[in-house]
Amino acid sequence: MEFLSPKKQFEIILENVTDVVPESELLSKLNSSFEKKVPLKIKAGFDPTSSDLHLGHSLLLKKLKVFQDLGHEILFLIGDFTAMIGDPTGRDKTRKPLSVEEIEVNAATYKDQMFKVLSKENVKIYYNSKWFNDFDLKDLIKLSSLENVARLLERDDFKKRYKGGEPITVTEFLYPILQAYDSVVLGSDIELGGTDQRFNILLGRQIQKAFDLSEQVGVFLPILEGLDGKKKMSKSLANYVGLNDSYDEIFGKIMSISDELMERYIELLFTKDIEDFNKIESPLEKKKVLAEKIVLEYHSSELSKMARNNFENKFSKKDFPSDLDEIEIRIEGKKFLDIIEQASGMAFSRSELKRLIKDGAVEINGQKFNSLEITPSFKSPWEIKLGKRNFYKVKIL
RNA sequence: GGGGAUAUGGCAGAGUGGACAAAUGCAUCAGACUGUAAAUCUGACCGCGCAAGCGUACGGUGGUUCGAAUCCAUCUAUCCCCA
Repeated sequence: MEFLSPKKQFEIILENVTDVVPESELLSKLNSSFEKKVPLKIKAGFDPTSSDLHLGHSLLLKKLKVFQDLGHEILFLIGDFTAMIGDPTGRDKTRKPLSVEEIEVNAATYKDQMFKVLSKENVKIYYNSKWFNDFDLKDLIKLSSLENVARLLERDDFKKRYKGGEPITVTEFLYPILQAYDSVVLGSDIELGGTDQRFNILLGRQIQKAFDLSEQVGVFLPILEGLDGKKKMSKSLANYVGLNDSYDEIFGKIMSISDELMERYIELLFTKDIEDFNKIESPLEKKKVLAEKIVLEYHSSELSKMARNNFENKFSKKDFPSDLDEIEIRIEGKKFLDIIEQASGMAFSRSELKRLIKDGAVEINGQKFNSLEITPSFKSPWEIKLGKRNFYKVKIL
């Protein structure tokens, strides 16, 4: 494996990174790796607290890919043990602990998703239950003596909770320490994480030092805002674009963000293409291109075109999606409400549907229809539009 | 170990015997407007019913009462204070 010059590597790594602590050490690590022809060990940890990786994680994955392309070794750490505690970072409340089963299910889905961004070479996957499962009390006590509570309490999230009288469990105090110990076991040279991981990652240095190991360099990436543009992207806030989302979903979700947020996404997700994006004048077109590019990354170019097409048909031309399955419904003796209920596949309660109908949110073959009682007499098939996003094609029997 | 406080709709948070399916804000959904959006305005926002209405619901259970989210008892959970 031919390495690029350390200086060049350094520059590439620094792109779109919020902070590197300490920078000088990064350079010296790159230097010695170059001289000895030994790849660096790059650690990134993921808590399997949800089954979906999303665009927020993709920032991290993309950066890992950069390291991978530079010839370094990726240590993909699945924190299946620590997930039982839950990372307290940024939390104003204690997390609910996950069951072992939930964690296993989530962890299993991570691999597929990570390889949507990473290539398979130079990646090692670790589960920290491997070493923590038979960690005994003595080990733990020894380990926890390496950090003190006063310092932990200085952390912003803990400080807030402490002052506000919110509970902080001892296990939460343990979390950063265990994460740091992962770095000891892995012997990582660099740990990658969001800026919110600063404390945890830097604690890794401290603990590694206590174990007489070389200290890892922290590389911090920006946090991606969720679709609402305010809070960070996360599954529990339901403001995320999942790497496993369908092409239509991804496209639709991206199109629904504000123009302002679009710029942010472009900046963070497509740093290299900013120039190209800026050539596009119409914000609408810009957003579509962004959506296409994201779909392309997780699906294919055909599907990204398809997604765009579907979207344009739905919203701009108000046509129907072409790939809709036709549902057959026998309408005699049925109220309109019943028909809609059946067409929508019971996805809404009858009250909800009634509201939608009353609100004038239902169109059949391009015409509004807002009577609950009457059975409409449109020609079959009916192309039913329910609200903004729901389309059904119904063959009338 | 002792004492105190709280528990309301997705969230936050009013209500403290009837007028409460429960103010208000946020979130969500729809309509208008538009460039997909955002902003704005309007409406909706437990279920069933065209509707009048009915059923469930204010942590759980049991009571008092013609009537309880509201009072009492008890259980559970959470928080605070003292030791």
